[in-house]
Amino acid sequence: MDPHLLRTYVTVARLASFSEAARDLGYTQSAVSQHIAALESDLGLPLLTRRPVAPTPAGERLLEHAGALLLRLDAARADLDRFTAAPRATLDVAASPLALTARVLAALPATGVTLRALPRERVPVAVATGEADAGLVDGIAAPSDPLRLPDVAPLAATGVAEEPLAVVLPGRHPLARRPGLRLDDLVDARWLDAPAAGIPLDRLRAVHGGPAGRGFRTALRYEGADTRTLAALAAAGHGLVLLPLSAADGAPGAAAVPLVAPRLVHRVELLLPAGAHGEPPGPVAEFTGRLKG
Amino acid sequence: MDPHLLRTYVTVARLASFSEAARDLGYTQSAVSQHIAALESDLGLPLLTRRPVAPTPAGERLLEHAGALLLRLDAARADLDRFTAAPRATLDVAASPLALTARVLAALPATGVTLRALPRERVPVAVATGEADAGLVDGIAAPSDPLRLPDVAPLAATGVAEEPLAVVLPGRHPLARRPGLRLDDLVDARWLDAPAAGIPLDRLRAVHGGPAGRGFRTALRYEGADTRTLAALAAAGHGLVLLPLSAADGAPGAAAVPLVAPRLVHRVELLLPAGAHGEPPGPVAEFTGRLKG
DNA sequence: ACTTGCCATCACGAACGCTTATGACCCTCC
DNA sequence: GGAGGGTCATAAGCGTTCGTGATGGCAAGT
Repeated sequence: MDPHLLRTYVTVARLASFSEAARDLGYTQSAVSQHIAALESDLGLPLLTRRPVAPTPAGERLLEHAGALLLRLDAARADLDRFTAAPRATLDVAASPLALTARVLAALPATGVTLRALPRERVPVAVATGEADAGLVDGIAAPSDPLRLPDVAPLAATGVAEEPLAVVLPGRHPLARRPGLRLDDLVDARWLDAPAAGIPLDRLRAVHGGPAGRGFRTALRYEGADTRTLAALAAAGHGLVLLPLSAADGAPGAAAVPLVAPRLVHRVELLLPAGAHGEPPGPVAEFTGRLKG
Repeated sequence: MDPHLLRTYVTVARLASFSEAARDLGYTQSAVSQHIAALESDLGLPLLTRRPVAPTPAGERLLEHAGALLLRLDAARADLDRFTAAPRATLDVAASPLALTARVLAALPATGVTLRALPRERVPVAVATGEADAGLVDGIAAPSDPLRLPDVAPLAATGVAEEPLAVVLPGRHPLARRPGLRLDDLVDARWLDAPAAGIPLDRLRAVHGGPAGRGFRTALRYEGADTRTLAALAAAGHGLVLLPLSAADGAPGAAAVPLVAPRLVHRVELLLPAGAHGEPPGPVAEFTGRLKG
């Protein structure tokens, strides 16, 4: 189970072709074929069907492991490289869209900043592999509870903001006048599914523990990342959305009603490579100092 | 960053000696020396000081990564091996001591069971690497919240029990007559530190979010795994302990008062290798079926 | 000063891993 | 139906790598 073999295995699986993988990796097709053969003989079972090239059930499992493994390997290398690398003059921040609160933006240095919007699950990866110097992730959790992040590598997480959640619904909706809403009031509602711009419904169910068996029924699915569009969709009656209160407010024709039960908050956390305490002054230290202080 | 090199690196670091590591791994001392040299030249920095042999700061970081990496590698191999392995006739269960509730014990098959008590953090490892067929971990969490487990590998966790927590204190303690205790009532108390037999105090602080800055002051530290001894220590006035209510009750001379705030429960989860759905009937299926059903 | 144990280095042989070349097979197109 | 282009598998050759064994430098103990 050499990482090289795993690397070629995942690219073969991704491209569904030995020859394409070979081109992609700068190997010969023959080498790729031998790599796969070596893996299969080592593990004692077939990992891929040929013609068409697709992972077997065992191969699917291996893909999961290999992905995590290679990620971790990259993270380790990036982490060790930080010991020798020259102090950076610029700041590279990876952030999930809803993590960019006003306070966060205000803390950014004036120059030399690259801000990269990524889906939530990619943010820890970007920080771990050194693609970003710092990360900002948002999510929902019980008040003052840390977020549940996949631990791809030892990362230090610090909470930087918490605010209430709000349900966005059309202004004329019967529930729009309520001062607060309970999730149980909304079991029969239709929801907008917006994994990028909004809060994914499955996260909510995971944190809430939810009414078992009864999932969230989704109406429209929105794949963009723009929160205002999402609020507008909710206002137009295409379904309900859950947003942090500040993002939910002020959409024309929409009402934002705070969620009062279950007791959950929208939380933003700062992610840094762990063990980078004694950092020399620089853009990263400037940013994190202003955020925490 | 070949896994072989990492393996020899961690054993060298563990044994603090090149030659001993060589003996341990079945290599020559020369080979070990070359392995370390290869790693250091690859990463571009020294990992070990010689004479005495000890990891440098960078080496310490690498140790963390390497441990996780090798673990994950073993987990992957064990996981893939499950596809080919013959169905097992016996059942190997790894469990943290407080996870063994009466209900769990009742669900164990009558014969062919090996039950291994391990510290909490080792249970997921044992399941992931295939040393155990199933695992049982306990911990504290908010009601119906899953435990926060280190994800060494894709494991499926199912809650099997939840019960209130109780503070164990001497029968003559001024607070012993109370019907319930708040953790805030006890900020000034002395605690027993019992990582194996009791609930580690740092976990409590992590879940509670706790009175920041003010840690738990510990009196005596108990390194054994016996809960009754622990309760006896508490009864003798050596400090307070937190235990699941059922384990706390019935100790002579001790009072067990339920913890009412923060709202936390003692939770036990069953851990299985993920993706092992379509298992053939056997001791494992028998056990898990009885536990869940 | 001599021995002892440690790690580093050198030189050599075996094994590994990649390439080139070729074969077997399956589609498509004429 | 047969030629052609595509796929992956297999065989042979060859350079590199990786292990061993031997030797050297160095520090600590006697």
